[in-house]
Amino acid sequence: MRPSQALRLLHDFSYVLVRDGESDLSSRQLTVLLTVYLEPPPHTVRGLAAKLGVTKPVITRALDTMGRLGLLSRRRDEADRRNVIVQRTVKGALYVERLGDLVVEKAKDLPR
Amino acid sequence: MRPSQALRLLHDFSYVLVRDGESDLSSRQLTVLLTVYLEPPPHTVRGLAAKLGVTKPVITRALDTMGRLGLLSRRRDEADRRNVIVQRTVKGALYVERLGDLVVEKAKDLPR
DNA sequence: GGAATTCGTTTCGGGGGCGTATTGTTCTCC
DNA sequence: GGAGAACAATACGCCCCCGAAACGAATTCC
Repeated sequence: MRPSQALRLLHDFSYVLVRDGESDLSSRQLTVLLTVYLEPPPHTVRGLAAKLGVTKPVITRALDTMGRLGLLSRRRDEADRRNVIVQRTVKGALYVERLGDLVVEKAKDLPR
Repeated sequence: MRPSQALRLLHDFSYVLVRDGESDLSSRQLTVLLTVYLEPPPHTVRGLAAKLGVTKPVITRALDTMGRLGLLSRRRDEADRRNVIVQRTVKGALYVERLGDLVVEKAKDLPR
């Protein structure tokens, strides 16, 4: 892929999200979401914070927001009740799937 | 490109931006930036608002913020002084170029 | 030349994110 | 079992974004 194609892809992708009003996630939130759905579990607040290089409140707040949106859920780790395990949801899986399909679709339309 | 590869690309891309602390742009701001750098000029506040399906204050604020960051600049249209022409900057061009290169780099590393 | 339109900006009240510091709970270690 | 550590959540003050509405400047239309 050439840089010009990459930029076109990036533009077309973000354009559709903005145009359809689905751009409510910040890049940090999006990264948390994708990490949870792509990387092997379990995912904890501390683990996500360390992986993304951000503070823990950032993760807590991202989980609050995306939990409210139904894209992710939380569960206490019964083995160590200090931990919170971040879990996927059906709605979140559909959302992530749609993102992937959108990238594929826009990549297909790129000029050679 | 398969959906799984697209998601991996999306994750790796956003991850680097978050990790490097360069994720200060909202998706709307990013879309404005890419539109200005990829679509043929001239770009006006009204034109960008219509193209993105957002209100004009959104564009004004995006130009304020990205102008402060030096990624974009404004100029009065002397032919019709009601209009504001959005212009590219050297810093903005470098920033956009880096985004493209990052996508290319991450795409290269994708599993087949 | 005066009214109406167009354009970008500003104002307003409200919502959310940020980092730092603190809190409450749970666990570890001796 | 008590002190300290580890974990997630919360409190605080700050800043930015949001949409709707109002505003000032410039242009167009008759």
